[in-house]
Amino acid sequence: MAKKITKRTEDFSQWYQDVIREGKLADHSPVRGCMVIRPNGYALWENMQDSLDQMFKDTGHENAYFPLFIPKSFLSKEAQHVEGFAKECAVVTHSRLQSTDDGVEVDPDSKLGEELIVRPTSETIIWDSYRDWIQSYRDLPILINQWANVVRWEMRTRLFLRTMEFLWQEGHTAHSTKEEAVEETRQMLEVYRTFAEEYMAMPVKTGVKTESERFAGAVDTYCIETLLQDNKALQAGTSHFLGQNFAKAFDVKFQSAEGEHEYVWATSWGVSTRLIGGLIMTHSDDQGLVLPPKLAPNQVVIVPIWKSDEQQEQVLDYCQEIIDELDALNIRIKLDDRENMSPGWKFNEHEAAGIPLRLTIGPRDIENNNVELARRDTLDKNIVSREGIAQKVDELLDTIQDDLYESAQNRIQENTHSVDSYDEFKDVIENEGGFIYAHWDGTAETEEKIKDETKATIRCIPLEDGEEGECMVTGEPSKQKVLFARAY
RNA sequence: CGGGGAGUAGCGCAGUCCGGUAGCGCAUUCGCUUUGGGAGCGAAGGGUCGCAGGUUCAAAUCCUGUCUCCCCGACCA
Repeated sequence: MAKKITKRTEDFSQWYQDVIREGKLADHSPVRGCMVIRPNGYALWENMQDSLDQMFKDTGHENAYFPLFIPKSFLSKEAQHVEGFAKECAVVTHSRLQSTDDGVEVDPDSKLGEELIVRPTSETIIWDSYRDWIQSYRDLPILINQWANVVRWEMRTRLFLRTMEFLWQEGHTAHSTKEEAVEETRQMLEVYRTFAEEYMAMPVKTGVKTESERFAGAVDTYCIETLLQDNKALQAGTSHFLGQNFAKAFDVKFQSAEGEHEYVWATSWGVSTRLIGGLIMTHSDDQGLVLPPKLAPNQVVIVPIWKSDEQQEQVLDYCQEIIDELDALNIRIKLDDRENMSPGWKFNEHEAAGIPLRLTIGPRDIENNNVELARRDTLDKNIVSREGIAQKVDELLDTIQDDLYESAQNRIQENTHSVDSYDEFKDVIENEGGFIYAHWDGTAETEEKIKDETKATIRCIPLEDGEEGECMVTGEPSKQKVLFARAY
């Protein structure tokens, strides 16, 4: 039978789409740029949500929900912010349809008095509420997160990486001091780093964005950036220090202990279903999806093998005992006892779905009191004794999680370069790609020139101090090397 | 939004140039045989050819418009 997944070396972009299709993660929708997230993809997202949500709560945040629609006037209050989003907003202008001979049309009489914007992000509608909630320093901080969908009218889309509607979480906090808000911004950046590395097994670089890459309305935008298998960078999460910009725009003041009226300090931070795209392009291979055990909807699949009815009963009993033992350790397990498919077919299907570990159990194994373990990440198969199988599986899942991180880490390290001249920079970006550290003079002009000439952008300025030097383009002084890459 | 490619059964495709009864592989359903890396034989079901107009005795095929997808740009999480 023909291979259904294009090889990465042949056509990376086609491979990505094939992996999503074969892994049953998502379909295209009839609406341009939107996607249907299928049960496999949504279960993955739910696991990501659960882990993140717990981390948010552990750092003192609460969930709330604000409306999908934002009055148009709200978006014009913060100049930088509106400029950033104006070109990609969906606008609701009417409230009714009416029947016609061949369908329906918009009822012109239902034109809205004030048009509504489908949220591209919720800063404005949330800060409108915060104004009412905040009077005194005793009302602060406010630490709120919401899980929501947002819409940005993108020109060019890709499943998970950039869709017009996407799912995300957005945290919005209000503080009485600048220091506390900055600390919050950095804390959430660390939460994202921890989540990416420990749950997704996806190593990231952290840093602060340059002015041109900064979130509209932010004072500072911090980010986590990862490097994918095609050596392109992906911004995987952002955390913004918003200063007093939104407090001023929405007139949100509090009375301090000293009795002074001061503007509130703000942050916002978010990660989206884009993370799933990053996850796919970090670990998956030519057989399909590879998922880290901590997030995989199913961590283990059992494929039973039998010939006679008698064997079938025997094998399924043997499987059930093992399932009970794995259940006791809270391992997410699925038994694939479908009778109309051959074992080989199932192997391929579960590999394409990215299930981290497969147990194959047939008469031969029962005879010898064994189980066959097959790792999805390495495709290694091993026969192990049935005794203590749950412990072995549990440990092996941990090992797979660690190995995925390590192999991604090695790949990223091998593709992270440091250069001193622009010629060298151009050579690396053109022939190898990957992350490149280089000196930059700090001006938007130089950044733009580099982007025009090489398609590489500054992904972030590292937080830790680096060695001083000279800009690779202009020779002007540079405080430290910054991280460049071609990016999605 | 500009340039290029594509849309025919659930998936992958042929047929389109040159108009004339809509096909192939896989998948699906039923039966039997099978089952340790995408099983075999037999039978069956499934398509307003993306959508809307037009030309024609006749349109998957020609013309116009439109929607969606992919690639390359500009823009962006």
